[in-house]
This record gives sequence, structure tokens and C-alpha cells, in this order.
Amino acid sequence: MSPRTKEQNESIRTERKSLIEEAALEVFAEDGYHAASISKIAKKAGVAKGTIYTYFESKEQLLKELIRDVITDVMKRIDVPMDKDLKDEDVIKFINGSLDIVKESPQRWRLFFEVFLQKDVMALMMVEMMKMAEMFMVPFVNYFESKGHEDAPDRTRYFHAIIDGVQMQLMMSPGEFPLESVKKMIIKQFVES
Amino acid sequence: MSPRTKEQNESIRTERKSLIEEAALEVFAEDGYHAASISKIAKKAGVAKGTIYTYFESKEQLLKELIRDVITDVMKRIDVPMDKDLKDEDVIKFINGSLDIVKESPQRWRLFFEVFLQKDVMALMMVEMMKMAEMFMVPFVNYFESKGHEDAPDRTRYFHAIIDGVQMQLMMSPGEFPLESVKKMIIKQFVES
Amino acid sequence: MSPRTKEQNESIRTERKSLIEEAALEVFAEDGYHAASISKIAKKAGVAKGTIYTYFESKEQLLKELIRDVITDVMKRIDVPMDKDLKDEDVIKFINGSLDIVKESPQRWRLFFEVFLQKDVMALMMVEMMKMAEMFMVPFVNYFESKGHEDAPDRTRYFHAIIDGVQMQLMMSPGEFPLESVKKMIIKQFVES
Amino acid sequence: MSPRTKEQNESIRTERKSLIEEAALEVFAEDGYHAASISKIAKKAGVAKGTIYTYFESKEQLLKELIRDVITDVMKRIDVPMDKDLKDEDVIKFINGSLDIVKESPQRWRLFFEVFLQKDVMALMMVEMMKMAEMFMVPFVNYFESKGHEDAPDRTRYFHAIIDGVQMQLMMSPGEFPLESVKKMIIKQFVES
DNA sequence: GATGAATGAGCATTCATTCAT
DNA sequence: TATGAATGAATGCTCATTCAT
Repeated sequence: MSPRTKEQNESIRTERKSLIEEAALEVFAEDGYHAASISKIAKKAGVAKGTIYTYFESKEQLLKELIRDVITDVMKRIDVPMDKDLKDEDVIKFINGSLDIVKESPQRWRLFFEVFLQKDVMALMMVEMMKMAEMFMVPFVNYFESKGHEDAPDRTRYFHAIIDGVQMQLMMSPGEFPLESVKKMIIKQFVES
Repeated sequence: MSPRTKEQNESIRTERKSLIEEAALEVFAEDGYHAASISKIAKKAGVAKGTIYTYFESKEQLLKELIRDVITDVMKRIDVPMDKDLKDEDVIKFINGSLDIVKESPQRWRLFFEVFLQKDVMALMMVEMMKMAEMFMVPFVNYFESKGHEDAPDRTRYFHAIIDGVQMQLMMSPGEFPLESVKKMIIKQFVES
Repeated sequence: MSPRTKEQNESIRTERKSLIEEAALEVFAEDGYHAASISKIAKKAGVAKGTIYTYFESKEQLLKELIRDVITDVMKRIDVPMDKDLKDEDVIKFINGSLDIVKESPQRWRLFFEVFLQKDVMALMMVEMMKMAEMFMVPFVNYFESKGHEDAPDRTRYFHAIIDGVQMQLMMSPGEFPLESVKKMIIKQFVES
Repeated sequence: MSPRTKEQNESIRTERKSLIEEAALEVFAEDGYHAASISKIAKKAGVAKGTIYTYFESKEQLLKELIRDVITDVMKRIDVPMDKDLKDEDVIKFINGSLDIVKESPQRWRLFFEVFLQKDVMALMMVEMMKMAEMFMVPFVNYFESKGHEDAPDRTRYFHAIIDGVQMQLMMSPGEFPLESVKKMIIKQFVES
């Protein structure tokens, strides 16, 4: 048999890595970071425990990469131009995007929230988190100012608090929450006035 | 010499128990339930590991009592009559109460939120949680109906989602969040219209 | 009230001590020495944990005294003159005594056997045990010799092995074992021939 | 380098498992089940504490496997046809087998007896024990009946009590007990009459 | 003497991580 | 690169014993 080409090797690596990440996400989300075990992840991914350590330095690194992926996903999904002025349709897109994404994979969000809640886990991600938080603040302040609101900064925090709160509810009971109805209320309150 | 009287023992027990609960709250809130260790709690409380087990059956029981205390506190603090019709002032009191309480002891709330997020931890408290959740739903549906809102149930969920979201923000950055300003917005939105 | 007299104090001590020993015997017998806890004994005796330590130096000492009592009891009960030649009736008395005593309180014997089985527990009692074992050997060798058996020493060991075996069976299922019938067989085999 | 083959792993596992079982047997027999510590077993086996848990689910399981091995050994060793009528030679074989086996590894038997004595330990093995006990009763009753003894059931219990007693003596002082001589007495008493 | 709160050594068990193969 | 056996630190918890009252 001929040895594998570099490309083949590369693609095997990528595939395996994804496999492990997927399994890890499930286990982390279900059990929480601390209660999750590398063993369980390995079993779910169908690889040996040791294999995980050829792809990830440690359990901690595995979490970091996972969170980074979630963030990247969110960014891609929301896809609102944070560098220029927001238009109404951008804000609507933001609302839809940031809520739909939770409804679609509440598990993933559970993990994300857990990270937010725990100091030591949080510390690992501080930089990424902060960057993201700011990114979401500034354009909205401008947006609300442009709509003539004098309390734009407070309004922005309120707006984001609401998004957080709805995300939380979706996460806890994705089936029951009246998402569409609530979306309309948010839009009415923040976009149409 | 005669042994300690029952009263003496009782007062020692109460004092020590509080001491441990306080330490436990800090450690649980900081590290999360799973990562928190009895050892660390003991050290923080300035007692031996074994002493904790004189007062609490297990780590789990310790958490349960802590959560129960939080719930009791919330109930006492909010002090809104859930058995008869809510008046505007009741709702305002509810808003103020449920947000002030978080600002005052974000630690406690961090723990409370964590419980909500983790399946196995949640399982321990399901009954209490559910009772509380319902208690908070029904009267508000009636309230919004009485105000002529056709979408009272959805509005209620939205209202509670907002409270959750603001609580979350308060918990994460209690110093920065413009609480008073936001309270006014909530009141304007849900009470004055 | 007048202070208690020395006699009163002494009698209270004796009574309490017995109370504790009784409870200890039950708990040791039921759970085994190692699994038994001072706490459980205290509860069963209706005294505080600490009180046990005013009567017994340690858990180990408590066991020792208990075993010593059992041995004393056995001696008293069997009441066979080990210092002069055994007569048939003495041997019959020995057989009856050493078996009846087990049937009457199998619990006590369970503890006794446990002690025999465990090196560290055994070590504590070695001296007493050995003394007792010898005491039971020599007179029987003489007895069997006097009956004309050439293999008297081996016969003696066999005899005691049988007593042990029957005691064991009695201990395990005191209700079912056909004691009287078996006694007759032993007597027929060792006394009447 | 390629990972170890399955065969290599299997053989490593088998070897290690035996190593641990051997150490465990020694420690259990010496200290008794409760007093024995996994730590001590690990040290005696020359492995880390954790390694034991690679091979056995728990201390309890370790005991169970050990006991099962003893039982299997006994069965194999005695090798008497329990399903058809016993002949004299079968009974002689039974006597020899069940006593020789104790003389050869008194340690094992010490453990076995301990199990019989302790309620909670016993509970773990009840099913196996009962099966074995019955298996040893019925054929002997038939045997003694066929020899014309009217008291066959009682005689059977007596016979087994004697075997137990001799086993016990062998266990306690395997070097001193006049086994061969006693065997002859048993055979004379139960087979040749 | 009697009490029971306090202690801390010790236990069984788990699990992230390492490493020989 | 992949494996899984091995490790040992750390965990929750128990319990004999001490000691202030």
C-alpha cells in the first residue's frame, strides 16, 4: 500500500478533530464542564482516550476551542455589519439570528452560559468574551442615538439584557417559549419606535 | 463539670451552621457546584472537613439548603401577594425586589443560575423550582389580562424573560449595569401601558 | 439533695458499663468489629458517644472486655473440672454446655468466631485464647487415653474439631440444626465407646 | 509506533489481574474484608491504587470475584458427581478434597469463612452460597439413606458440621492438625459403617 | 461523671494526563 | 498516529477519639 499523502493525512486529522469536538460539545453541554469526563467524550467519539490528547492539549484547551467555535458560529450566523451604521433590517436580523440560534441548539448555549457563570472557566475566555461584548455594544448605542433616544447607552444595555433573558428562557424550555410572538414584541419596542 | 445546656448547644450549632453556609455560598458561587470542594469550604469557614458533616448530610444537602435559603429570601423580599389580584404597585414592588436582591448579593444568584443550568444539580431542586416558577406565572397572566392585553400569556413570558436577562446582567457586572434607568423602562413598558 | 454515696456511684457505674457492653455486643455481632461504630453502640445504649470513653479506653479495649466476658461465661457454663481427671459425665456436660451456649446466643458466638478469624483482632486476645485452648486439650487427651485409645491426642483434636463444627452450624442456622440428635451422636462416638 | 495488539493487551491484563487478586486475597484474609484497604492491596501488588480500578469495579466486586474463584476451585477440586448417587469412593474423595484444599491454602478459606460470618459481606454472595450449600446436602442424605441409616438428614448435617470443624482447625493451624489421622476417623465413621 | 461538637487521619473511588508500545 | 494501561492527586465522606463545658 502506498503511504498516505499529506493531504489525506491532513483531512483525516481534520475529520477526527471534528468528531471529537462534536462529542465533547454534547458531553460538556449535558454534564457541564467539570462533571464531563474525557473518558465519556472519547467513548462518544469512538476514539481512545489518548487520542484526544493528540488533538487537544488538555480538557481546558478543548473547551476553549469549542467556545471559540460557538462564538465564530454566532458571528457568522448573526452576520450584522458591526463596523458601519446599523439599519433597522440589521437589528431585526440580529434579533432573529441571536434567538433562532439558541432555539436550534440549546445544548450549545447551555455550555456557553455555564462558561459565563464560572470564574475559572470564564478566565480562560475573558479576552474573546470582552471583544465580543464590546462589538455588540457600540453599534447599538449609535443605532439608538440615531433613533433619537437620549438614553441610548442604557437602552442598549436593556436591549441586550432582554436578548440574554429570552435566550435563557429558550435554553431552558426551547419547546414552550413563544419565540415568534416575543420577537415581534422586541422588534416593536426597539425597532419600530 | 456539667455538660453544656441544650440552649448553649443550639446556639453554637446555629452560629456554626451559618458560618459554614456563608463559606459554602462563596465557594459554590465562585467555583460552581462541581468544582467546589468540601475541603475548600472548610478552610474558608475555618473548620475541619469533618465538621461540615456535623451540620450537613452531604455536599448535595448543603447545596439544597443554600438554594432553599435563597428561595425563601426571594419570597420574603419580593413579598407580593400571589394569591390575589396584582395591583400596579405590586408589580412595581416585584420588579424592584427581584432586581435589587440580585444587585445586593450577586454571589447567591450566580449559584442560583448555575443550578438552573446543570441537569444533575437541577434535578435536586426540581420540585422547589417548579413551584416557584408557577407561582410567578399565573398572577401575571391575570394582571396583563386585566390590563386588556390579548397576548397576556406570551407577554408574561416576555416579562419574566426580561427580568431574567436583567438579573443575569446584574449578576455578571453588578457595578456597571444602569439598574435604576432600566427599572424605569420596564415599569413604563409593563405597568404604565 | 445529698450527694450520692460511694456505693451508689459504684452501682451506677456498674450498671452503665453493663448497658454499654450489652449494646456493644449486639452491634459488634451484627456488623462485625470493624464495621461497628461507636456511634451506633452509644445510640443503642442510650448514652452519649463520649460516655463510652469514660468506661472503656478504646473500641479495642471494649472488644477485649467483651471477649473476656464471653470466655468467662463459657467457663462458668461448661464448669468441667479441668484440673482433675474427667469422668464420662463431665464430658457429657462439656458437650451439652459448649453447644447449648451457642444455641442460646448465636450472636455472641458470631463475634467470637470473627475474632478467631482476624489476625489483628486475634492478636489482642492471643494470650487468653491460648490459655483456653490448652485448658481444653490436656484433660481430654488424658480422658481418651484412660478409655484405651492409642491415638488420644489426635482423637482429642478430632473431638474439638467436631465441637467447633457443630458450634459453627448452630451459629449460622440456630433454628434448623438438629442439635439434640447430633449431641447423641457425639456422645455415642466419644463417650460410649 | 503501532499500539499494542489486542493479544498483548489481553495477556498484560490477565497477568496484572492475577497479581492484584493474589495480593487482595492475602490482605483480605489477613485483615478481613472491612479492615483491608485498597491502598494496602495496591502496595502489596506493587501497583498504583488507581490500577486496581482498571481491573475491578469496586472493592466489593474484587471480593466477589475472589469468592467466586474459591467456589469454582472447590467444585473443580472436589469433583464429586452431585447429580447421581454417591458411591463410597465419591464420599472419600469428597472428604479428602474438601480438607486437602483447606490445608493447601488456608488464606483463601479464612476469607471464605469471614464471608460466612458477616451479614453485609454475606449478602453479596448469598445466591452462590445457597446453591452450593444445597448441592452438598441432598446427595449425602441419599447416600446415608442407602446405607440404611434412619436418621440420614441429621447424619448429613452432622457430617457436614464435622467437615466444617476440621476445615476450621486446618485454617487456624494448618501445620499442627493431624489431618491424615482425622481423615481416617471420618471415613471409618461415615463410610465404613 | 456526661455530653456532643470538633477533629483529622484514613477510606474508596474518580479522572486528567502520561507513555510504552 | 493511536492505543489504553498506569498513575496519583484530589474528592466526598466516615469515624474513633478528644476535650471544653
